[in-house]
Amino acid sequence: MPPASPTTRPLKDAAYQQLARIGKALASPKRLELLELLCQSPRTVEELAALADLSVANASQHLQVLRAARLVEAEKRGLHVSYRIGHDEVRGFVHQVRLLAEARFAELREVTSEFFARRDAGEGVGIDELLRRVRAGEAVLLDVRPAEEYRAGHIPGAISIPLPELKSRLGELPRRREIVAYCRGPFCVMAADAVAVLRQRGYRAGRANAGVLDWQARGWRLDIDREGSP
Amino acid sequence: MPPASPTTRPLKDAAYQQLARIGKALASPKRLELLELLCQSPRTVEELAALADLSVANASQHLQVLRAARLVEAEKRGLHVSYRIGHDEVRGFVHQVRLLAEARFAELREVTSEFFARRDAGEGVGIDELLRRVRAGEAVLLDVRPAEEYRAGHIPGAISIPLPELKSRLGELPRRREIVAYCRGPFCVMAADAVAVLRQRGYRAGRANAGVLDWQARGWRLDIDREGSP
DNA sequence: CCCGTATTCAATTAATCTATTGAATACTAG
DNA sequence: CTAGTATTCAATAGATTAATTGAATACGGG
Repeated sequence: MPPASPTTRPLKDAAYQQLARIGKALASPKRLELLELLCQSPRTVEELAALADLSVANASQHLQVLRAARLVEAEKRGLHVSYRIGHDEVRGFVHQVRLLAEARFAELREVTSEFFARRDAGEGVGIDELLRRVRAGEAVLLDVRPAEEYRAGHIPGAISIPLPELKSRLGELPRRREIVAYCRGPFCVMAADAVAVLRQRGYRAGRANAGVLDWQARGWRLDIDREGSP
Repeated sequence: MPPASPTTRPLKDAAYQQLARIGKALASPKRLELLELLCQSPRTVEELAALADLSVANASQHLQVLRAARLVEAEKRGLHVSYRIGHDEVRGFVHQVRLLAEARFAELREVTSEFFARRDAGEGVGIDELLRRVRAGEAVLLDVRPAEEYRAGHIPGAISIPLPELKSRLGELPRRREIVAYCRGPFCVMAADAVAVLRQRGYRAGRANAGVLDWQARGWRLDIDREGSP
């Protein structure tokens, strides 16, 4: 049974081949990890390789695949090449891939909830509850990601103390109020680690199971620290 | 340089491997074509194979990949297996893949606009303009997709005349008013073919470069013909 | 102008994916 | 129960992709 219009096939083949470029870029776990990292802030190849546990050459190749799919862009700055997410629509798209996977794969929900249950922190605070508590003044919001990620975009009102510096900078946090820590997102453990540290020292602390992407996807603005100020 | 918390890696690897299931499912042009077809209406394997120009066995395998990624669902009905899109969130996601590709790939825009330019119909009417004209009573909306796709969901107010029947059913169309034809979407040629037929017989006709997915993505409702009525 | 560093390129191997073919299964009609 | 049909399974060959390694390129600092 031939298709209705035979001359249609070349168009469809060409068009869907273009669409598949996006799919192919998303087909590797490591590339998805790199993409989510780049949703937090621009990074050099070397940083990305370390963060995603890849060799530099391998990271470079993955990044070039992402760039060929126009999901990220590269810019040479002096000695380093800085990669960043291509456009905010890509950020939203990456977020939606995660949401879709969480909605449809019980395996994913199990893997993460079991991991966090085994550690300490149970479910974590959702993004809406987070907003409510901060608005109501019930909690202080703590951003434990690396400083450059905070600078590139953080939830308004959040304090920045990167996880490795937390123990030495406890003085900056209020003693009595509840602290809600957040990090890159649901697959990131930094907020849970921060909560463990804080509770051990007698703080009231909880973790958010959401990150800046969830915040942004609600249509809410992030605060950005303009670079270049000393 | 080891990552901050070594016990983090297994969680991340497992989580991103789950996300990559979605990417892998989208990595093949043929699977994307099948997905878009299933966004129009449920279909049997045989129908899908014919529509996407695949062998039945090959189509079956692709469909099983899509099912493993939970993007489509299968149901056995008598002699046939009927595949359908998994959930409306999947429909929205597929649409967004197309939008992202159109936004980012000049190649894709070129391929489609050149194809239609070479045929007749230029750019086509966008989804917003479409709504305006129909609302204003300036145009009659014509759905030229197969009847089962019309039944599964069509733009409210549209008349259904599948393309192969168009020549013999011209009497159902008004002589003087403008007719806007739509089909599956921007990679589908049926609306352009319909416009050619109509113009040749003296009708005023234009084509929409959008389909039911674009309509639905705006948050607007589709009309559904309940099945089972004789 | 040369050196050290960051990144990319090129080549290899192992692994995965696609399309094809023919057979097996599951169901309906008679 | 049998015959016929729709779908899936299994096996294969060809193509594509990922990770590894070592070399090449490009840039800034001295």
